[in-house]
Amino acid sequence: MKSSQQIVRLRKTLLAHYDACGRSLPWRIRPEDRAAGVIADPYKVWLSEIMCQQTTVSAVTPYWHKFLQKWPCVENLACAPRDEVLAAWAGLGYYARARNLHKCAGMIMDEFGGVFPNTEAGLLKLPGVGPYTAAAISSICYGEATNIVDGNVERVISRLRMVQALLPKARTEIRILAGVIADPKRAGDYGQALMDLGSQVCKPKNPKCGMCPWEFACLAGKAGVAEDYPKKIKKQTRPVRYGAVFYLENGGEILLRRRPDKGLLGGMMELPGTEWGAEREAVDKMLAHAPSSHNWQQCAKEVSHVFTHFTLYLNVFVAQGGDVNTGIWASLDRLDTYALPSLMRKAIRSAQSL
DNA sequence: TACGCGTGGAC
DNA sequence: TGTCCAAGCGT
Repeated sequence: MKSSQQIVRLRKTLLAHYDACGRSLPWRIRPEDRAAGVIADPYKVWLSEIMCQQTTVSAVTPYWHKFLQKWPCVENLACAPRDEVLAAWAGLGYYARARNLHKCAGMIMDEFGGVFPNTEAGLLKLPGVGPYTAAAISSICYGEATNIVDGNVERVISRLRMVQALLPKARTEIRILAGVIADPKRAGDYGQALMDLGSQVCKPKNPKCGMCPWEFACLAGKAGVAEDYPKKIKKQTRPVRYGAVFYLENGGEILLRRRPDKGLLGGMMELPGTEWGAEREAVDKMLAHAPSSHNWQQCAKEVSHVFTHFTLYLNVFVAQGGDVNTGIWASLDRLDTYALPSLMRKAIRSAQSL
């Protein structure tokens, strides 16, 4: 089969598959609504794309609804206090996304008159919006003929063409291969169809090659080695770190503090605690960092938490008392309004079960 | 280019 | 207390 003919067939079969069994997502305009004239709202699409970065649809969905209920348009979000946005994001992870989300909303209001840029190049200048997100928003909302490449697309294309180079070095090659096939006429549908194919059919493990619309062309599939692609550099083992936090309760309030704006969990709240180091410290050494000299009780079991690049074990110490002025006393009845990451919520639960 | 950056689910 | 992974971005 000639290459140009194959590309036509790849486009046709993928879009036919999408039209027949495209999945429904909360932020996706359904075909019947589109036929009735409904247009994708860039604010809603932007919000969904930022949340979906490295995050599963099932994790994103409740947050997406919550954000839209609290802040129905970009102006509402821009006017909200940043800490309120961080608190609403708490639990979703990768908190730089929330900081950039709020910053971006402010830019849209201050520099763009409340209207999102309508080109890939314009979107790319926004904080938190990279090559994937710019391509996705511009094609989905404005029909621009972009080349959407996310992790799903990388997997599908690397299998289709049996790309031998290892990720992440193979990115440039995969991007070029994907761009040749991308359909400029239905750019948004094509991109979403390809991502759906990756997430539902061409999965990392146990790909369903038998029901893939691209089975006729897939080199790795035909060779029976789809699961071996994409080739990747093997990851190093995750280091371990240890630390301690202090849960000080007084009159229905607990002592919190805010983390520095940059770096891990930047701008989020936390229980006061020690630095996190490579070695387990003795109890008296940990207690030297306590916010007070109360009679601390140690939880029997450490709280464990897995970050992207290390695993953390936290000792949790509990005490009662209010003679501390450095920090923020947070009401236990309204902890959900604080920007507490999952790690700290785990530690709080552990302290409360003591 | 390579690394830092969360979390929870599937296996 | 294992491994891998998810609609990536910023530095």
